[in-house]
Amino acid sequence: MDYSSLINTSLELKTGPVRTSHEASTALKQWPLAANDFMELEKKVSVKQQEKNALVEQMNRVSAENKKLTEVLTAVCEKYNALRSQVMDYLMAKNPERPSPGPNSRPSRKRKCESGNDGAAAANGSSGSSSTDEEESLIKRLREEKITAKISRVFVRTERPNTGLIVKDGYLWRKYGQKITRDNPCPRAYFKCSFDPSCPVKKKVQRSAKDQSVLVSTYEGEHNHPVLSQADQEATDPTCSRSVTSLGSVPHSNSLSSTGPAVAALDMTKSKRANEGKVLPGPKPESLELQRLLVEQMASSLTKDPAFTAALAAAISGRIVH
DNA sequence: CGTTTTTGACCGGCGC
DNA sequence: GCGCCGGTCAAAAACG
Repeated sequence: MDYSSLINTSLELKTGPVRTSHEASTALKQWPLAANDFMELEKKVSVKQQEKNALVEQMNRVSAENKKLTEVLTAVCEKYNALRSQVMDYLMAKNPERPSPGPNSRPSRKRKCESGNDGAAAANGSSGSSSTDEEESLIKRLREEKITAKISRVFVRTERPNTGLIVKDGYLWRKYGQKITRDNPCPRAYFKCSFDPSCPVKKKVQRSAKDQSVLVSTYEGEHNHPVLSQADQEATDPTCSRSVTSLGSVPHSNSLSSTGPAVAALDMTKSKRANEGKVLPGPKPESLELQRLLVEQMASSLTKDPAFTAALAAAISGRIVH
């Protein structure tokens, strides 16, 4: 990868034609004052060159590390998915009479899902818990996990607290409802994906009850089309690029978050030009899912790492200062 | 005039 | 069975 295209390391010092050493020495004899300047300049150039080399080297090292981590993460995810499907197959084979909910079946009533699926269901009432009961509850939990795996939650901090419930995530949404819920004085807005009428994805956006500058958007389902390009987003909403940068922390996300600008923004070692097409190439659903998972896990681990955030802050401030 | 947003009505599940 | 509540529908209004 050509990192010089990413960061302008050009020192813009060698602007004129190169002199021969003889010409230079003649010139030095003619203007002794200029000789000192030239020496000073030469010194500066060599120092800058060294800095540049060090930076490029560091960039290469970080990139290699990034690549290695991505590979490890991919391997772990693949193993986890394989294991989970094996467990599912095993349990299904043991209990073939139980009907499984279809892929399009919605989670049975959100109220139950949201109240937490943390094994409390496994411990519910039935006396004399046998091994079959345990398996049953495990199947239940696995099914719930499979369903809720398509639900993701994203937290977005907004700069202006009084703006509407708009979260720019790279997709086109049509609002179809708004409700005031019991546990939050702020209204909850309901959106459907309007980019493709057949797209099953829905989104709920509500301000956090604790911190009203934080928008909580909950996604249900997966898009069956690629994300809008930056140009398309700006065409539909000129403010979108700004809000992309305001994408805040992701304190909790129970599974796969949506792809989009956040994904593109994560791998900072990649060239921005990769996203400049009209529409991003639509990856296969499996790889898309894996990609989302990877991005989320990477983002989570990176944002939790104080060393990383400190280094990032230092790099950004250093870049601004220079 | 077509599209999007708003908003009250309606529906269905859940808990008592 | 009834009321509560979250989610959806659809007509009206607003907008470009």
